[in-house]
Amino acid sequence: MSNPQESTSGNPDRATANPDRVDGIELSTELRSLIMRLGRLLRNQRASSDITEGQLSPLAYLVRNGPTTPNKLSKWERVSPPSMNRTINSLEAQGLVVRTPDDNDGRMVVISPTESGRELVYETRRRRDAWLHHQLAALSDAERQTIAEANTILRAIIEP
Amino acid sequence: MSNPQESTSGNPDRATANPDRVDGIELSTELRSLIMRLGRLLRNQRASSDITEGQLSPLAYLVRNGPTTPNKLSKWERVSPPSMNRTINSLEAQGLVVRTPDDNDGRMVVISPTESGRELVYETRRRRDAWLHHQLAALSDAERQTIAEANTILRAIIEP
DNA sequence: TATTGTTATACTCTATAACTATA
DNA sequence: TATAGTTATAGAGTATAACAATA
Repeated sequence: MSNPQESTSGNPDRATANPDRVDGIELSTELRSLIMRLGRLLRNQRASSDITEGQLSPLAYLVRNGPTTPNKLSKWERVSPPSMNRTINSLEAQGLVVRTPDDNDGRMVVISPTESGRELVYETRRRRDAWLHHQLAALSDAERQTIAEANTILRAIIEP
Repeated sequence: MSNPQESTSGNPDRATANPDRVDGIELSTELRSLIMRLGRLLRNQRASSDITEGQLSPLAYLVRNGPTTPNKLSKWERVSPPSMNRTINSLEAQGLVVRTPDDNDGRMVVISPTESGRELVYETRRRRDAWLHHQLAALSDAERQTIAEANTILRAIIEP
């Protein structure tokens, strides 16, 4: 798992004040490279008829967390409001979400998934995750546990 | 860290044959969402004068691993050969890499970083990683260790 | 005929700036 | 004046298809 040559407790990097070197790697640099490449791989992991990852992701958020505003969605997904607006337009045109004006505040709208949107999330996610699921299944329980914990830590970091 | 409500050893998900539920989360789905959002955050983490993440990443590879072919680069970065070719064109136009014909095989070219390219990687990486570095520094040793291990596991999975 | 690199073309994602409507 | 949403516009990233040169 970790590099046995450098992961000893005697590793000076662990003892000194450089938290970016762990087990002999520059953690922030390595992590940046991993995220970029893994992200491309996951985005490419879809049939041409599927909706794109950028559309599936906010739709899945709506299905899981319930209706919310465009602003909340853009913050969650870490894109600009106009970018999210375009994504919502696309989802709406496909009949996967609906816009509803807010009764209390006339400036706001609420985005909700349609039944069709809900179904698409379940179906697509199942097929889309097949590759990653397969990779994870090949790992040990301990390795999956490590990834789950890293996921939790990193999600806390990027919480909007 | 993990959800205490579901992370007990008695959790049926852990004992049964569904490796995609760990500590009560759908690991592949959660991971996909994390990768997308964290990737956007990292890509946005740059001054407007910096080169883009898509350019920095292969340039950094060349600096770390030495000259290689466009094909190798595209496989490593998980982009198509034409996409990588465009990136190389851009880097070459900026004087950050050079193309050299291969002596043995006339079809091949080798991409090498220039001295200017090397310097840019070091400078940019230092500034670019500042945010992530800062976040990691706020974690405990154990948490950084977990992330480093997850990094190693996932890199092995996407190895081209 | 297969492989490596490249060009042509089209489409998605993304941001910044500007505009509209409401608070 | 501030906020939420949207439209306008432009640029970067990406892929597939087609082409050229060499093995």
